[in-house]
Amino acid sequence: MSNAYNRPDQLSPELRRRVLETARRLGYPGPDPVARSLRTRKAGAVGLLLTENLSYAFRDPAAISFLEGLALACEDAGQGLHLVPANPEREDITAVHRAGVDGFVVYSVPDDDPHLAAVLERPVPTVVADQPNLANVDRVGIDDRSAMGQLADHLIELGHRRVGVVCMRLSRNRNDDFASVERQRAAHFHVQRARLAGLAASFDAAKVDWSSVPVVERFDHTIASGASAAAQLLDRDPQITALVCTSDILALGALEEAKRRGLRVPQDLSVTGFDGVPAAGPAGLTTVRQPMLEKGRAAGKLLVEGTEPGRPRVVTLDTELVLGGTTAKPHNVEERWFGP
Amino acid sequence: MSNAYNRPDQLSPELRRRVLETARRLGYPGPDPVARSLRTRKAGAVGLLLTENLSYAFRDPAAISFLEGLALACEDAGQGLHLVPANPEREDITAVHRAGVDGFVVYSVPDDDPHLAAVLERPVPTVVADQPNLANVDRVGIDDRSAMGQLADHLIELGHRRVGVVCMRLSRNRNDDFASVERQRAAHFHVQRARLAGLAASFDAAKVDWSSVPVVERFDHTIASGASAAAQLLDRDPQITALVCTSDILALGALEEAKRRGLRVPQDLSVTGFDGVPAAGPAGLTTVRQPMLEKGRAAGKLLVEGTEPGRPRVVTLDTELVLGGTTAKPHNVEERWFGP
DNA sequence: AATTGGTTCTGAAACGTTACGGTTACCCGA
DNA sequence: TCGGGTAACCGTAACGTTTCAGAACCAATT
Repeated sequence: MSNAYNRPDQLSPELRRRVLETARRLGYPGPDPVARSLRTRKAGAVGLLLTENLSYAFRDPAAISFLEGLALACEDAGQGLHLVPANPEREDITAVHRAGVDGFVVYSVPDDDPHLAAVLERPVPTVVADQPNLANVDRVGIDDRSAMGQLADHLIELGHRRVGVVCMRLSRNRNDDFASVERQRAAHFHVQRARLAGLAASFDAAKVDWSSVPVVERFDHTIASGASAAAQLLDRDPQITALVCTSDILALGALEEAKRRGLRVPQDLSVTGFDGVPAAGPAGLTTVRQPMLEKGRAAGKLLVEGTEPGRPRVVTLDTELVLGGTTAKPHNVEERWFGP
Repeated sequence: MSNAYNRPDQLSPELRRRVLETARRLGYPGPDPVARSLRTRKAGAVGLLLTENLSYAFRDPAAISFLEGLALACEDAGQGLHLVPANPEREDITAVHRAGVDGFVVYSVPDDDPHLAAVLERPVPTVVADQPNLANVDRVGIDDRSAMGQLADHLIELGHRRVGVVCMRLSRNRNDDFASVERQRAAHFHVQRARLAGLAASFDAAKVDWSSVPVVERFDHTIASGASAAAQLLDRDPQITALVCTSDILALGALEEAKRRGLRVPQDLSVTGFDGVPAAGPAGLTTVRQPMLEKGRAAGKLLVEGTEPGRPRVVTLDTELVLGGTTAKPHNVEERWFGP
């Protein structure tokens, strides 16, 4: 009987000593955590689902910050953090079923992801981050739509009317090409859909027909992707005065491509990002800063604090428009003042 | 009977359908992963122990790379990655006991860490990284001593004789101050001890009495720590011509401090790092590049491939001396040629 | 001396699964 | 018609823990 380990007060010191002594003599390695979990119905760990190769979590600065916050919340609660290996390519859902956790945090997965469905079917609390309104699921995020709208308004005020957009993947199937308005509207990634919608609303309001604005999509979220997307846009329309990117990583790639072409930023081309990752500061990027660390921490807190069966709790964090040195008036704006 | 879920071949499609149907009707959420783990004696997850606040793993670039590699190995094997919350300040060992994992990777903990002891007592395979020779434990690392020796030789060749050293914490107790030779020798962090030993050997061989070389220790591994340590050294001896830092992070801090003082690098002061983190490239840092990602991947592979009970396996990875723009001859080296 | 109260100890049940062996049912050839 | 073999099905034990009820014990009170 291993009350000796957990309830030292329930038995006499003498017996405890004797039990522990014989246990050691018999080579007893201490209570088995899995059996304990089975009995107590507590795994002592929070599961994290992200629909990317696991290692992606350590490659994307925004994801890293989110994880840092989540880890903070977990260690405050004495919980482990169990990263679930959910390969996006394969629809192999078993990892979700195998994870012995007390709850899940789901970060930025498409709304039609089978892994997400599997998580929701499990009888454990779940918190989603950067995710659309899911019936009866706690959620933390930002107002992507209005934040991106603000950024668009900034560009519009500067005088930009001919812009190109670089966005992250919109769906689970790869499309490294232009994205039609229908595809934008049908995007399965809430964050991307909302940001594009914010842009569309602002530009439409400024009498720029959104359907004429080229939007290029990239499946991989890397600087190289941002660069190639920028190239694709500038090849299509060299008259573009601003590139709006839905993430800082993509924007950093766009900056690289601009440099390669000898385009001066912001004189010849304005570039904007989104997220406010550490590397955005040195680059002077105009972007929307969002509190990724707080987002992760909030998600973790929501989960470990336990969810009462009432209506789902929603945490919406503030964002901040950061005006850097990568945006300015387009150089042909004066001409336009005196134009026809 | 939930053979229906796992052994579709053992029963007729008809029965399977019927079982699954009633299961759904009864609201059966699928096999419980913890009970399954208990029965099969497999948790499907790898535990990671690092003796820092969990969130540290996402703040230190070197740790991030290690984790990325580890995550790669885990997802290849379809294993989860369970981050164990081991608070270094508190000796609370329970998290190690509660973790339902099939094995542990232990990364860069002091050799007297109670968490490490707890891991080794558990009857699961263990791989340590950046750790000293542990009897019968698989291990992956680099030759810190000779790599640092090479770096020291480079400085010595350039003519540096009066140097200062900034190192990471040497022990679990905080000492943000000079570290005596005894303290260096008794360091509980293998990596730091080996690097200092490498420096000592090289400088001693160059007839620079190691005990006269000031070594400043910092508990927190941050850029700010590196800066304040550099300041402490330069305050003590403004004649120092080179600062050797045992990590790139600390070296980046030293560069900041040099700039603050108006010291030109490398003309007035040489600075070296260790690790080869991404930020070292842009900074032009002279450093030792080590394959952190590979290290993590190797550790993961060793673990999931299973350890045969023979002698422990040891993987030693190669390092590369990277000569950047932060080292040069000390400006008084010519004088010395014609000196007494 | 018997009842009460409290403490320490012991035994058995339950957590939910999988592995395994036994039983039934069925089909085919003799 | 019967025997043998295979496929499908079913029941039970075991994984190692915790919990909880009750037994045993001792001391103190009536």
